[in-house]
Amino acid sequence: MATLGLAPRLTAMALQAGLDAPTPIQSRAIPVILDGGDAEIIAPTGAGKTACYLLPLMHLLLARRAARVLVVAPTRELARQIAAMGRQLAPTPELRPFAVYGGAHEEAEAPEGAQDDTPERARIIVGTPGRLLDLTRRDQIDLASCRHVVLDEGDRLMSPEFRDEMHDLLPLLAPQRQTILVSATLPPAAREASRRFLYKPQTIAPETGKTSIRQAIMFVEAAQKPLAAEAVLRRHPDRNAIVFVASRDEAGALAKQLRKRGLKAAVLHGGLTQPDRNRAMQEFASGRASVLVATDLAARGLDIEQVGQVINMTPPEQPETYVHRIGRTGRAGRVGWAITLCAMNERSAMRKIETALSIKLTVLPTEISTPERATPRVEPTTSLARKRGRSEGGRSKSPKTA
DNA sequence: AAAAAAG
Repeated sequence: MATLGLAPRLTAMALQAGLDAPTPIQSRAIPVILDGGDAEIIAPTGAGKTACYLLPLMHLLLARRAARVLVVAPTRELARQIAAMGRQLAPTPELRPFAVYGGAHEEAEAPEGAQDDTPERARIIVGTPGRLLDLTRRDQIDLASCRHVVLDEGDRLMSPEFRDEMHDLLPLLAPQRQTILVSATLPPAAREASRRFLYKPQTIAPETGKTSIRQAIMFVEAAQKPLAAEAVLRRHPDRNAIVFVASRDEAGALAKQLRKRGLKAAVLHGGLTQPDRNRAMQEFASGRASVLVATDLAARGLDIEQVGQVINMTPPEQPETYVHRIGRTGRAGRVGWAITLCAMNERSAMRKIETALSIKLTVLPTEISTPERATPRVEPTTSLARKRGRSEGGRSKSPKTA
């Protein structure tokens, strides 16, 4: 960290926060950001992207007393997390980030650690698009002095759902500014959409080393998936898990079912009030809940250290979504596990993912918790190294193709 | 198709 050109007080803060040796992306990106030009930073999940832009931008803010930084994120949870890391790294109080996101009115009391500073004093603002625009329109925040902007999960922010808001938001910033796009994925359409916001960006995309995420699929028909998820969870009680579902309703229903069978499950989706969302995050991060049942709200960016495994109840349609979901485990080089439950009619989505990622997933034998008792049935094998096709269908009835 | 994001 000390050789990258950062102010000594920043490397000291980094060290204090447990960041000593820089990750490859940090070594590559920090000097480029310090240089002041636009950048496109593409690095795997859990590789330390947040610090890789926060540290050099803080350095630039120390050198230029009038400038400010805006970090945009696609979810409230991610905005909170980035702001929290910013607080850890800030060498002076005025560099402590101010978090801006919706749902704050739902707070029963002042949210811990969030929105606890004044936007006038803060020189780093971290927020979600809607709330940033809202505050701007009500003159409660002035983005014109933001000479640096980070589009975290930039491909997501460039997607059609955020397009209008981003097109309204970005022109409000200083016209002469540094724009940094960050993500683990940048499909061509998103890169194209980002073009008008980036001026001759330098692309920083280090060779992706071997992933520390062990991936597998299990063929299970839809009706048996909850019991299969339970079996996977019980087989590794030491691994806290995020279980991804396709809808808010499914999240609630699955969490309820798992709880009924004795598992400590919290639920997280965008239909909950912000206090409930915060509570779910807190319960899971503290370990009071060992399972987090979530929609794709939780797919991107969230860095919860003790996530040992990710379960996809259904293969996601977009390969990018798969990459981000499984990236909630195996952070910072730790080993993580990702298991996707796949019904016969979902095999094409699975193939699409395998093709996009140039991987061939290991097939696990189908395993179902017994419906009457919450006891796992454990296969005699412990190996993930089974050959594909060996146990397709498993002991479930052979599902018909749709 | 569903997810999130303003109130």
